[in-house]
Amino acid sequence: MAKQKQDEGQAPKLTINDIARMAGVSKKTVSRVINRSPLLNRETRDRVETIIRDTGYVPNPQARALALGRNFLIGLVYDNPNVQMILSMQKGILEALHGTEFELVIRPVDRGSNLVMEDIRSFVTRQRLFGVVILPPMSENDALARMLDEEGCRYVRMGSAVLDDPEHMVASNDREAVADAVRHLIAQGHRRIGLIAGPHGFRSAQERREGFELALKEAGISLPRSLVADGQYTFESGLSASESLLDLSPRPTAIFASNDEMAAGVLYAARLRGIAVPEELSIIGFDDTPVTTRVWPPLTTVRWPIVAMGRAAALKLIGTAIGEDAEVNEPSMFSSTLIRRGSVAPPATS
Amino acid sequence: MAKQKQDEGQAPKLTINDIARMAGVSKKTVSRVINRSPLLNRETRDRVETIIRDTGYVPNPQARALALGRNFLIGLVYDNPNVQMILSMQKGILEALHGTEFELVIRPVDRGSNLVMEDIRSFVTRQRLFGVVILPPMSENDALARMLDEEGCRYVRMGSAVLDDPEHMVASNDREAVADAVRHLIAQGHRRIGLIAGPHGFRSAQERREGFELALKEAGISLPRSLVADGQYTFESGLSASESLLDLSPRPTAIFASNDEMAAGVLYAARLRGIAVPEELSIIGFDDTPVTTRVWPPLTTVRWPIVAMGRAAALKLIGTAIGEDAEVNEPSMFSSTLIRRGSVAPPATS
DNA sequence: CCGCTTCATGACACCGGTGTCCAATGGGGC
DNA sequence: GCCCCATTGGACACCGGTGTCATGAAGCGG
Repeated sequence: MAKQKQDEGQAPKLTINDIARMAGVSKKTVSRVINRSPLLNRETRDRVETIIRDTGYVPNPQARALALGRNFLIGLVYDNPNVQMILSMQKGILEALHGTEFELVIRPVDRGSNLVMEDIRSFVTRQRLFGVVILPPMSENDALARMLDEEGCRYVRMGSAVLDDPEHMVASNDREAVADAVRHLIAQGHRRIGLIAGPHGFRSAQERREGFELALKEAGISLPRSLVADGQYTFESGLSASESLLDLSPRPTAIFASNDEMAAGVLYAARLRGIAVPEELSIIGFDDTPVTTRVWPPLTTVRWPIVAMGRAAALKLIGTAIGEDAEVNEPSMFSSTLIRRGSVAPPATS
Repeated sequence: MAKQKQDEGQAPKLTINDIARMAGVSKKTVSRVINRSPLLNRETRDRVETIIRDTGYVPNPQARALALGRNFLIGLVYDNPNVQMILSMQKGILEALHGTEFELVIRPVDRGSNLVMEDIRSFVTRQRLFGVVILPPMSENDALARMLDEEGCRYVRMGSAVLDDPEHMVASNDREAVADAVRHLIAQGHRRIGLIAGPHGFRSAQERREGFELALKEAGISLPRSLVADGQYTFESGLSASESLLDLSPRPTAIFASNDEMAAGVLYAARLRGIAVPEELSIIGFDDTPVTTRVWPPLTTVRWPIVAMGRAAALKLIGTAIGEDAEVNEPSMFSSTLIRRGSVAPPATS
C-alpha cells in the first residue's frame, strides 16, 4: 500500500525517523528539537534544525495528537441568530490562528435540544480539542462551562457584560455602550424614547435594556411600560414590535432597537406608515452590521470590536501554548463606539 | 499523569482494549465489528456491539487517523467577497455532516498571494483531510484541482456554470437564471437596460454577463458599451458604478446588478439623486441575501439554492465513505429562481 | 586523582487504533 | 474415521510521534 502510494507520485512523506537518520541522532532528540526542549546541546539543535528546514519536514499532527492526547484544533461553538457576528468572530479567530499549527473546527448546536450538552461534550472529547470558543447565548450557560472544566477542555466565553471571570471570558460592555447611545438621543432633545428589547434569556438583551434604563434614569426621564416592546433580534420581530410603539399617541420621537436587524425593521415600519426618518423619528441600532449602510437613511448604531474580540479569544486559548515567554495579556473587556450616521436628528419642535 | 487525570474526575476514557477484555475477544475483533467487516460470526458481532452500546465506547479518532493515514475532517477553502454565501455554504455542509463522524475545518486563503497553492497543500496534507470543498472564485483554479488530485485529496468545486466535471463539481446555472431575470424586465416593457458586471476573473461574473447579453439578443435589443459598468461585487462598487449609468441621457429604465450588494448600491444611488424606484428605475439583483428585504423597496432578485448545494457538495465527498449501499446520487446542477419583490415595474410611459 | 553531580542523549514502551498473516475450529465429502 | 477446506479469531507489527528512565561523558570539589 505505502509503496503503491509512492508510485502514484505523492511526495513520500518524511517522518521523524527520516530526520533522525539524516541527522545521526535518535528520534527522541528530533522530538526534543521540535518541542524546544531546553535540555539540548546548541550544536545538536542547530544541526537538526537545519535538516528540518532543508527537507521541509512537518511533524504529523495525528501522531502528536495521539501521543499527547490532545489535538491542535480549536472549536467554535455557536447557536446564534446573528450571522454577521459568527462570521466576524471566525475572522478574528482565524487571524489569530494564522501561521500557527492550529486549525478551526466549527460546530453549530441547537440550544433548544436537551442533547446540547452531550453534543458538545462528545465534540470536545472525541476530537480531543485543544480548546473551544463559545459564542453567546450558549456562552451564558454556566453548566456548560462546568462541563468543560470537568473534561479538562480549555474554553473562552464571549459575552456582553461586566466580567466575573476574565480568564475564561472576552466581553464587551454593552450596558455602558447603550447608555451612551441613549444619552446621545437625550442630548438631541428626545424625551419619549422607545425600546425594542432583545429576547428573554439573552444576557446581551438584558444588558442593553439596563443601559437604556440607566440613561433615562440619569436624565430623570420615566419609562412607561408602553414604550418597551419585545423583539427576537430578527428583522421581522423588529418590524412587528415597532408597530405597537408607532401606534402610540403621542408617538415616541426616537427608538432604540437592541440590534441592527430590528432597527432595520423599525425603519421599514416607519416607511410603511410614511413616517420620515430622522425628521419625525430617530432610530439607533446595535452591532454596526453592513445593513446599516445599505438602508436609507443609514442607521446610527453602536459598533463593538467583534473581530478584535475573536482574535483576543483565540490568543487567550493558544497563548499558553505558543509563546512561553511572550506574556499573553489579551484584554478581556472591550468597549464600543457610537457610530453616527443619518438616522438621528433632534425631535420635531411641535 | 493518566492516573492523576482520573483523579481529577474525568470519565476514564474507554479504549478498544477495554471493550475487547469485556467481550472476551481480541482488539482486532472489536476493530472488525466497528468497521463492519463481513467475516464475523453473528453472535460475536452482537455481543461486542451490545457492549459498545452499553458502555458508550467511541473509537479515538486520532488513533484511527494515524493508522489509516486519513482524517475524518472536511476542509472548506474559500477566498470570497460574499459573506452570506460562505455562511450558507457552511450551513449546508454542516447539515450533511451532522450525525456523521466528520467535522468541518474552515480555511480562508488569500487568492492574491503566490503562496496560496502551498498554503492549501499544507492544509490538506498536514491534517490529512478526507476531502475539501472549494468555493468560488478559488474553485475556478484548475491548477488547484490538479494539485489536489496529485495529493490524493478528494474535492468538490462549487461553481456557477454548466458542468464539465460533474463528479467534482456542484454548480448553479447562473447564465440561464440571469437571462430569465432580464427576460422579465423585457416583458415589462424595458428596452434600455443597464448592467453592472462583476469583477473580471470571476466565472460567475462572466456567466451572469453572458446571460444578460443572451436575453437582450433574443429580444433583438442592442447593448451599447455605455450601458455596461464594472463592479466588484461590493456595495460601494455598485454605488459608484451605477453613477455612470444614471448620468446617461436617456437614462436606462432598468438595471441588472450582478449581485445583491451592488443592487443595494444602485438603489442607494437612485435615492441620492431622487430617482424613484421602481417607478423611474427598475432594479434586479442576484443572490437573494437578506439585504434585499431590508431596503425599500425590497429588491427583486435571483435566488440560488446555496444551502442545498452545500449539502450536496458534502454528501458527494463523504458519500462513498458512509453509505456503501446507499447510492450517492446528489445532483450536480442546481437551478435558480427569480424572486419578485418591489423593485421592478414597467417603465414610465414617456 | 577519585567520586559525585550535572548535562546531553538514546533505548524502549506507549498512545489507540488497523493490516497481515497464521492458527484453531468445525463441518462436509469420501 | 480421516482429510481438506472454509470460516473465524488472535498475535504481532506498525502508523509517527512523546514520556520515562538509564547511560555515558563532562565538570567539579576535595
